[in-house]
Amino acid sequence: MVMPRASASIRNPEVQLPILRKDKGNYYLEMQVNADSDDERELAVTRRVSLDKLSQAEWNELETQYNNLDLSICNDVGINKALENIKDCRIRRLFLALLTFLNPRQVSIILYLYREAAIQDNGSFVSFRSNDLLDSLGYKRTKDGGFAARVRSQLNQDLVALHRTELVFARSLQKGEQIGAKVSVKSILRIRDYEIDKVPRNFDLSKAADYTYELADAYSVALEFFEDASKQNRNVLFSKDIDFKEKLGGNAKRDYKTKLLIYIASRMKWDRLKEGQYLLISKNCLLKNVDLLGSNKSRNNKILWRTIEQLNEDDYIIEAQELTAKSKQTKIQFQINPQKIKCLDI
DNA sequence: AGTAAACAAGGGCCGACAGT
DNA sequence: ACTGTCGGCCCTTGTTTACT
Repeated sequence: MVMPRASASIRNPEVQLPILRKDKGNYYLEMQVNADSDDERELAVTRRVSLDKLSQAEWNELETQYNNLDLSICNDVGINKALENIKDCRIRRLFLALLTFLNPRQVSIILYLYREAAIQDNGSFVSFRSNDLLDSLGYKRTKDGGFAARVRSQLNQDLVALHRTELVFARSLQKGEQIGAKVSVKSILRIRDYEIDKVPRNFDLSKAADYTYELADAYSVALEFFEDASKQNRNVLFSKDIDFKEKLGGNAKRDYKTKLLIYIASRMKWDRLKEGQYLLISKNCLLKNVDLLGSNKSRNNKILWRTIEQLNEDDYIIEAQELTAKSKQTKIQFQINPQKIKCLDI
């Protein structure tokens, strides 16, 4: 339920640009995703990286770099271009990780880990080998049987981003007569340990993520949003044959299909969708959550339907149709295939 | 005026390769 | 195993043009 919000891109009007914040001696680099006033489902989420290990000098340096940044041009010239003036590799990677948080590759990694959790049956704890994950993501091996350093590096950066980016969000809580709020601070996952094969290199997790192209060979992680299906939880289950391969030669920057799938799953949970019921979502809501925010409306619409069609071909959606009520906003009605995704109703 | 297609430019990612 | 560079490929996107 948190993922669609936490992964909102910089084009989304509810997303604020990253800021540096000092809070009682703690330093944060953070990005706020505001709530949508029209829809109580859409909670506000702050994603942030704690920078508590920074010295005063490093903080000053970061502030200087930040003040020289013009992040508002990200949408015009691309995020990489907007950041290329930052000479310090670490600061550049920090901003990049925050700006592109939960990019398609990272979402694929999460889906892989949750599937592994189901297979390994060890609660929220998952162990995996880096190369297995890279295989599952569909990357090609090099001639000598390994993976390109670039790809390896990317994986460690993604894992560390999922590990050290905290998500802060509030949920209302019934406290007797009053309605209070419960604020959660969670990461998508926490890296508990990692292994290096053969000669123990001098490998440091965050240093590698910030400065080098290194990757550990095996990791153990705890999934912080994991909820045990055997306990009284309302889970949305995906079938195990879910495909999260990077598309060949495709643009890994955008992946409308996975975004739509994740959003539909989150709505199934919010709406407590029972088997046989229709899922009803307004079209504007879909367009926003799939990140179709371009200026050409008809094109956005076309891409949305193309994407729905793809999920239909993959059997996630049995049928979808547009409902246009007079003087009301257009909605799309989905019939979901319970063989592929279903909401456990406990 | 509103919508849909055609055009053109540019971004980001993978893979290959050479070098350390 | 890591670093750095380059080309190719596909996709997105603002803009322009055509259509109803």
